[in-house]
Amino acid sequence: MPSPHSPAAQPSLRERKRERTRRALIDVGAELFDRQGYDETTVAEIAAAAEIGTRTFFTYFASKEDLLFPESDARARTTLAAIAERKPSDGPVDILLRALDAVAESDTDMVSPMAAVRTRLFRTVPAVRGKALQVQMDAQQDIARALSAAFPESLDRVTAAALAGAFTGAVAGAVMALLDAGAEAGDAEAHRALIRQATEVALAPWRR
Amino acid sequence: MPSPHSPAAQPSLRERKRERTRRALIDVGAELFDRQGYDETTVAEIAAAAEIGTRTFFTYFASKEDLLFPESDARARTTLAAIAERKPSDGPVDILLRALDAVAESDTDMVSPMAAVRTRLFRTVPAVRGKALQVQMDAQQDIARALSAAFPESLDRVTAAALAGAFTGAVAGAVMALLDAGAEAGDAEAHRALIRQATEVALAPWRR
DNA sequence: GCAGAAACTGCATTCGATGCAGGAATCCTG
DNA sequence: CAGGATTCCTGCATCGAATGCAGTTTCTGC
Repeated sequence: MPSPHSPAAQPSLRERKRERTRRALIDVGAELFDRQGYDETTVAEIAAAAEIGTRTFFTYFASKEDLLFPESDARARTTLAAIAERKPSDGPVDILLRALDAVAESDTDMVSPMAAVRTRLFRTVPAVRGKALQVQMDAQQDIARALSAAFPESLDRVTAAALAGAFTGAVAGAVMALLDAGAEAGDAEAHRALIRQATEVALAPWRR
Repeated sequence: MPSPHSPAAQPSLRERKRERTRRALIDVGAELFDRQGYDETTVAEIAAAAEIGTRTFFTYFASKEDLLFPESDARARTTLAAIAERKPSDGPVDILLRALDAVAESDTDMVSPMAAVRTRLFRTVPAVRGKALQVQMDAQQDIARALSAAFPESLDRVTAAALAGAFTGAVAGAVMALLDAGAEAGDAEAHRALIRQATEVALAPWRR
């Protein structure tokens, strides 16, 4: 308990507590999914392990799947930032490729204990794959809107959506191919290069 | 399985009957989803309307969502056919363009009464979106594999996957944007027009 | 027709998810 | 530091999707 004199207005007790249980749920969930598998782990188990009632789990996460994506908008935010910071000479494709590098680097995502588990489950559990693709689709729509706003005269809404779809589709395809080829977390740097190059090739026609 | 000499060695009674109930399930499902919405329609209702037991539904479709995609592999088959029938002068891009045009034009997939309903539900029902994205991803992987096999020295697996992902992602993004812009997918005709328009916009950069 | 295979069905059960209502913890104001 | 208002936690009941099981019905090949 911090002293009452601390100058920085910190989040209330309530908020801190809530944040703590939220983290506990994520950690305990990752642990259980990893040990027993996704389908073999019930929400009741996770809740019990985090010492809350089963019913309460759903006030933290809307569904069991949502527990797998605690920071679902991180990628989209990074991409939107890349759009915001564009140089005048950059075309849409330049921005997207820069965003791809940024996402790969600032992988705030990978520090989450859930991220590694998620990657493994993605290949084998349909529900996880479905949710991941939905998260991606949501991000894609945000990106499309921002792109269209950034290039009003060259990218109408539909074209921007097509470009955003081509981009995320290309990246997703490349990642899937790597995973499928039995790529382990081994050489992340080489994978990054491969993805980057494949995406560049796939999007080449969009550079006008 | 039919013997080579019988003129129209027809499927057995059993198979015909089964096919009939299968169609009934699809038709009745499309009807109910359309009238009441997806979440508001229970499997029990659909089964009752098709005059089978609730339990039996699951011997026809593995899940409620699967009812929405009765010919999920049609797209992939069309594309694979385009790869098989390629002319020597065709590059990967030519093949993909031809294939997606074929899909957009007339496809067993598009005549299904379920197709228009599905496209409408795609926007609003997360479960439908998730399943649709998975189906697309599966098709994409098949296509990437075939493409890479057809151009062994110029297309590695990852690049082929990125290319396939870019094409399908672009079309999917365009469809989404058109729907958001108020495009209707009411009947089969409107639906086909929608797909055609999306394909046109999304694939423009690769043409010419 | 008949024996065997395949399909249909109801029943019970599991799990995810939601509405509801009582009670507990926290917050805010005087 | 009270005391009421607000928010949160929880158990209970309920619904729907999905699966295993076992008994019956329907079809097939001979």
